[in-house]
Amino acid sequence: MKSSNNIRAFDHSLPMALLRARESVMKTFIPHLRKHDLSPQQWRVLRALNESDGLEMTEISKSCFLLMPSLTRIVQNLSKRGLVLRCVSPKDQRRSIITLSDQGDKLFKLIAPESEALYSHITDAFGYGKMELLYELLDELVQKLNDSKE
Amino acid sequence: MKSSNNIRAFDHSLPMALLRARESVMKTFIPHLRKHDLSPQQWRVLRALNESDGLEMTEISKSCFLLMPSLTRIVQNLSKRGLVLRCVSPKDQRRSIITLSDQGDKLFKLIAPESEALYSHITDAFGYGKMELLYELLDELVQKLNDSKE
DNA sequence: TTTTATAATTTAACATGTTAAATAATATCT
DNA sequence: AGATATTATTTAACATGTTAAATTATAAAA
Repeated sequence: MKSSNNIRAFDHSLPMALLRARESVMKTFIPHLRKHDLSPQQWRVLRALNESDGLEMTEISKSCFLLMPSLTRIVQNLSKRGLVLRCVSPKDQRRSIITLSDQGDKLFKLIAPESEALYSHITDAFGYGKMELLYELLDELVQKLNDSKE
Repeated sequence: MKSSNNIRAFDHSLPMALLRARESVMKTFIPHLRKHDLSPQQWRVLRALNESDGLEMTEISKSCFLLMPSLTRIVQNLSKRGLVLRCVSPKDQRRSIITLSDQGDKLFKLIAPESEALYSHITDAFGYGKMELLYELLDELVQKLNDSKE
């Protein structure tokens, strides 16, 4: 019997299948980002900031799936390198507001097109329809798991 | 326009969708494993060892998707706790062979059924057919990405 | 055989993941 | 207003991820 019939064989555990897929995809992007000394997490933060004009730490944390302690270190690093700016929120001094600096914006605009090209390559290799189907399945899985928890 | 039509919106990046799905699934297992003071990675190693009678570090590394430095630390930890045994390979003294100890085997047999039950719960919530489809898509994605690299 | 190359594993160094505790500012309650 | 609770964020401590370098043993080549 082939392992494909045994959905629960060790090499078909769901977390590992998701991990494996993610690693494969990341392998495409990581060398590209490394050229600019960016980790995938740092790039996620820059992307999130690019789509807004100022985000609080908690907002970034949620949209980038980063826990606050990781995000604290990442933003400190990006700030030290002059890629982002942080200022205290005037309405609530506990909050800080993070924005892309001019330099960060320039770097984003440099990297984004190459990044898009790599993504298109993946979509082409896999097929657009399958890509959409995969997104739907993943979203539905998350939703069902969250539902079944309440 | 809904974001579901824009496959490339920030909140629909493929690595993040895979990460999000993985986190959701893991959230089911982690509290269960933590009761036995096991991390997901440690559990992966125990599962791999359970399916064989002795594996070399490199073999575990591949089957568990753990890099060697991480695996070194994990096996050291499991060994210290008496859950695994390691001995030098008689054929090649660079290699070591890891096996489940009696205690490790006992722990595995204790955890495995609960783990299976949790997994069944996920399969039920998501649907068996969709689960199989998801596995197929993930495998195909990995395969296509590896192909397009050679 | 003795040098050289290759292979398995560990160590080192640092970024990130993760949980709990600490800090500081705002909100709520009496 | 003053005590208490809540919220946003950071710090601490340790496990894991990740790349490069070090170590040790085997294999290959001279």
